[in-house]
Amino acid sequence: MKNFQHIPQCETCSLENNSLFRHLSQEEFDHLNYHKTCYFHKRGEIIYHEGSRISGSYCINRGIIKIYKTGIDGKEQIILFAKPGDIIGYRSILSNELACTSSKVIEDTTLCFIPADTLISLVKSNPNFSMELMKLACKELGEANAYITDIAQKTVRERLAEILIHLKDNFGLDQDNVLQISLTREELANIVGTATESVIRLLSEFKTDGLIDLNGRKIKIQDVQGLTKIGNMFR
Amino acid sequence: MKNFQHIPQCETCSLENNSLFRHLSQEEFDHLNYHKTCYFHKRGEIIYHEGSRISGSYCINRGIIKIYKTGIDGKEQIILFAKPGDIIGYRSILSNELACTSSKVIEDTTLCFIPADTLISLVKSNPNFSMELMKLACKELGEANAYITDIAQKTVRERLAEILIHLKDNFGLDQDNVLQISLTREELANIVGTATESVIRLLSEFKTDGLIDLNGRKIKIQDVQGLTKIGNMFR
DNA sequence: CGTGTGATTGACGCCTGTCAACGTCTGTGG
DNA sequence: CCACAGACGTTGACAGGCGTCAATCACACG
Repeated sequence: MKNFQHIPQCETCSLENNSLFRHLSQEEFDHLNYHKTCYFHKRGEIIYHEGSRISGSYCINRGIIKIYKTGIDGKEQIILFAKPGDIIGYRSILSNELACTSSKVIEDTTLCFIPADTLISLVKSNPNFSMELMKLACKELGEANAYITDIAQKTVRERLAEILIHLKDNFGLDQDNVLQISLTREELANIVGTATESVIRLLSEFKTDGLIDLNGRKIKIQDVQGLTKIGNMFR
Repeated sequence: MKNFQHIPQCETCSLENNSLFRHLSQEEFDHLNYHKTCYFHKRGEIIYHEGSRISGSYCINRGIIKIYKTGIDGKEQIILFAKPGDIIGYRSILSNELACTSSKVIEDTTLCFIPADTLISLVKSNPNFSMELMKLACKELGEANAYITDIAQKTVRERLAEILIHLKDNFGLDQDNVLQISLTREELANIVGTATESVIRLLSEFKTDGLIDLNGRKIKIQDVQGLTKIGNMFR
C-alpha cells in the first residue's frame, strides 16, 4: 500500500493544498515529515471504519475521500468529502473517542498518516495551529448545523439541486462545465439522504428542464441560477 | 435585565455545573470574574440572533436555552439545548464568523457574558482549556453528524421516540417520570424536523400504546425500552 | 368577555420510498 | 473471442407517510 515513488514533503504540500499546516515552523515541519507515513489507496479502499479506534489522523495529498456514517440497514449517509489539504480523523483523536464515521476512497488517493502524539504535541505547543484546528472544527460544526436544517426542512428535489451547486463550488467544473467529481447515483442519494431511484428521476427531470446534462456519471451544469433557485439557496 | 441579587462566582458555578472552566487557575478565575457580566432573562427572550456579530460567548448558570437556525419560511430548526454549565456562542467567536444560529430562553435563565478577548486569551494561554474547548467542539460535531444521519434515514415516528429519550437523558425525569423540560408541540416539531400536527398525532399514538402519558406539556415517560426500540437506538 | 396562543382533529393529496423487472457496461475466466 | 457474473442505471407501479389546510377546542390574560 505504501508508495515510494512520490513522498510529498509537508512544506510544499501544505502550501500547494493550502492546508492547516502551512504556518508551521521549519522545525515543526521536520518533526512532521519524520513521523508521518505516506500511503497510496485506490478507489473503494477503506481508510478507517466507524467504531474503530484510530491511532492518528490523515492529511490528504491527492485524491478524494468520502466520510460517511452507516445508518439503519447499513445505508450510508455521506457527511462530507475530503480533498487535498484536508485533515480527517482529527475529531476522534482530539476527543479521544472511537471513530464516529468511516472513510472510503472515491478517487485514487495519496495521504499521510500523522500519529496521534504528533498531532497532539503540535496542538499543545503551537497556539496558532491549535487555533486553526479549532476554527476548522467550528467551521465543520457550522456546516453540519446548516445541513441539519436543510435536510429537515427541504424537499429531496431542493436538496439535490443544492448538493449539485455545492459539488460545483467544492470540486469545480472542467472546460465543458462537467462536475470534476464522479459519483454513482447511489452516492448522490447518500449525500442527499434519499433513495437511489429518486435521485435518478430528479436528475432526469433537471435534464428535461435544461438545468443539467447527463452522460453516465458526468454531470454537466448548465444553469447555475436555476439550480440555486430550486435549492432555495438565497437568504 | 441585569440581576444584582445573585451574581454567580465562576469558581463555584463551574464546579457545580461541571463546566469547561472547572480547571482554571485562581488567577484565571479572577480574570474571568472581573470581565464577565451577568444577566437574567425570562422565557422567550432572545440572547442573540442568527447573522449578527456577537462580541463574546455566554456561560449558562441557570435555566435552559434553545439554539436554533431559521430555515425556509422562517421555520425554526432546533439544533441543541444549552443548560447550566454549557457555553454557547463560542463557535462564532473562535471562527470569527457571524452567528450561524439564534438562541432563545426556554426556561428563565441566568447567564454570564464573556467578552471575546477574555475567551480567546484563555484559549491561547491555557493549553488544557484550549484542549477542552476543542473536545467540546468535536463532541458537538460528532453529535451533529449523528443527527444528520438520523434525520436523513429515520422516519418522523422513529425520530420523535429518539428525541424523547434524549430529552430524558439530558434533562431527567421528576418523581412522577415526567420530563423535566417543558416544550410546546411546535418546539418538539422543530427538533424532530416535522409539522406540529404530526407531533401531536404521534404523541397521542404513543400514549395509546402506553409508552407515554400526556398532560398538557407534561410528558410522562412510561416505557423507555419501548421508545428506545421504536427509535432504533441500538447498534 | 374578547383576544390570542397553543392543542387537537379530520380531510386530502402529493412526495417519496419500496419492490420488481429490465437494460447497460465492465471485467474476468474459459 | 465469447459468455457470464456482478455492479450500476433506469423505468414503472404502488402504497403510505407526512405535510398542508381548515375548523374547532382549551386556556390564559388583560
